Amino acid sequence: MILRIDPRAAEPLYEQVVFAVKNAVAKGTAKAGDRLPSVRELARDLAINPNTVVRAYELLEREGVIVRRQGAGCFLTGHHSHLSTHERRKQLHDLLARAVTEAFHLGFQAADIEKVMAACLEEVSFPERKEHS
Amino acid sequence: MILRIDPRAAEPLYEQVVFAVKNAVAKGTAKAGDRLPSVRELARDLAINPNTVVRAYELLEREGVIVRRQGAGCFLTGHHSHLSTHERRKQLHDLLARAVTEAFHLGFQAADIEKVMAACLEEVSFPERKEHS
Amino acid sequence: MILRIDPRAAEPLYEQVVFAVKNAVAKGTAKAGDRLPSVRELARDLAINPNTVVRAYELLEREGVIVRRQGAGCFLTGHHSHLSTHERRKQLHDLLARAVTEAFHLGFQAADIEKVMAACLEEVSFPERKEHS
Amino acid sequence: MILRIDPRAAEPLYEQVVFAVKNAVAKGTAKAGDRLPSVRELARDLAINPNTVVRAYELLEREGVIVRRQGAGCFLTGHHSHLSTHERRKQLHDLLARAVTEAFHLGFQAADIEKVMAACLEEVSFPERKEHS
DNA sequence: GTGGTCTAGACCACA
DNA sequence: GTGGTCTAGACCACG
Repeated sequence: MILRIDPRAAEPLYEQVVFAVKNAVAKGTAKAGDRLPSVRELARDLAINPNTVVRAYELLEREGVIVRRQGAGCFLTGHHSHLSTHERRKQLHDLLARAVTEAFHLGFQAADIEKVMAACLEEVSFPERKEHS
Repeated sequence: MILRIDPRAAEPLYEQVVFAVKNAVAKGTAKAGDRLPSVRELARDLAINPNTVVRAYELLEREGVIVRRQGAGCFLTGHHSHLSTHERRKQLHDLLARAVTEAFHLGFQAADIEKVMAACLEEVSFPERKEHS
Repeated sequence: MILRIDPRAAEPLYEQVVFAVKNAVAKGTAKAGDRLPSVRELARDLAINPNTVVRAYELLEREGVIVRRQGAGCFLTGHHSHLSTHERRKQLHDLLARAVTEAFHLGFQAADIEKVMAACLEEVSFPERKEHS
Repeated sequence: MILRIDPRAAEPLYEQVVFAVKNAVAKGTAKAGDRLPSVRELARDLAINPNTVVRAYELLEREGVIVRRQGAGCFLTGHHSHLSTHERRKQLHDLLARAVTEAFHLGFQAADIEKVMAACLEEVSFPERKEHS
């Protein structure tokens, strides 16, 4: 798994690492069971402080994206959020409502937004779902 | 204009104020030329420090959403981003790609996301656009 | 004399008025002896507070650009700064050094700056000077 | 990097700090990648409040002159303005036109201004540019 | 009355 | 150690 961060971005490094991992999963370039780089390895590769990686992994574990097995390393769980359906729907709405408001202030129309949104959805490999027929 | 913030949320107070204003504009409850509450007034209403409001207003001015006029007050400009088209498109894509990744990890499918997205778009009053025919 | 200000600009209104008058003199659209609009008249024309005009006129009088004659109005003196030669040279250098630094950060080269500078100098009607021959 | 401000000047302290940094870059005494003094350190050196330094650094970051990285410090980017070419040219003209008008009222002739301008341009280390030949 | 600047000092987040 | 956020309170500039 290759992760990239931008040390010059305003976003904290640990958040960038968290998102990079989540993104790799969503894009399908990493999947359940895959082992993440060790803390020291990733810190060296990204040229950042090991503590920053530790913090990112802690967050990922708390969200259920990875599990840390003592001595063996960190592994992707393939699980999704363990929150209640209600809470998940609320977060989804907040997430999208915020994105829409920001897009509005960037000067886009609903049609522009839907088009780009569709493109973004294409890039994600959603888990298969039982279909009728 | 009525603005609400949640002092217990992790998001900084000034960012909540910034978003609340942007949201009011997107929702159409406030429009170009409208005057915002004065710094002191809003600080009193939200029970936060005036300097926190000042900071939010500074950010909004920086983004071109409002203008601050000494002795007169703060006013909505009705402008959108002044960034280049290329930069705006990039930001839109980043914005939506991130939202999609987060939604993926919340356990939603593409169809769910598109449905909620459509609902969010409905709530925003986009400027009218010349149509052919 | 026609003066224009931009109420939406960040620069204080009274400074804009001061500069507009100075600019009219420099451009040659107003000359020594000309009478300025009355405070009330200008305030009405610019749609600003009369106190703001009063303040601008006070500043202009302090700098020696205008004289206020009780009951008659304000008149352009045609005089320049009454500061010492040394102080004037210092101010000129500061003025230009600052402009150059800002131009540098706008991404311009020395040649660009000199070219635009020459154009700006063309627009100003400097007083005639005794020439040799 | 040594920065100096004048606490008795009319110009706000934070603006003086902003200009001092820009000037150091223009003069070539500081270059891309250099780290600025920490907020606390500069505040102590200049005998001003740390918040005033924070404000100056925020402005510099907004203009793209520096990046601030939490826990790491503030660094010069070496970038110039990110505005559109058109906007940059407009700002350059305004900048110089204003300087010329002020110089006019200080009582200088075009020749004086050009001479001092040339001297100011000499003091700035413009980035090298590919020459033909 | 409005916003603009500055100080003083607290506590948190980050590397 | 760094920067980020927030509070409290002062005084000035502006309309």
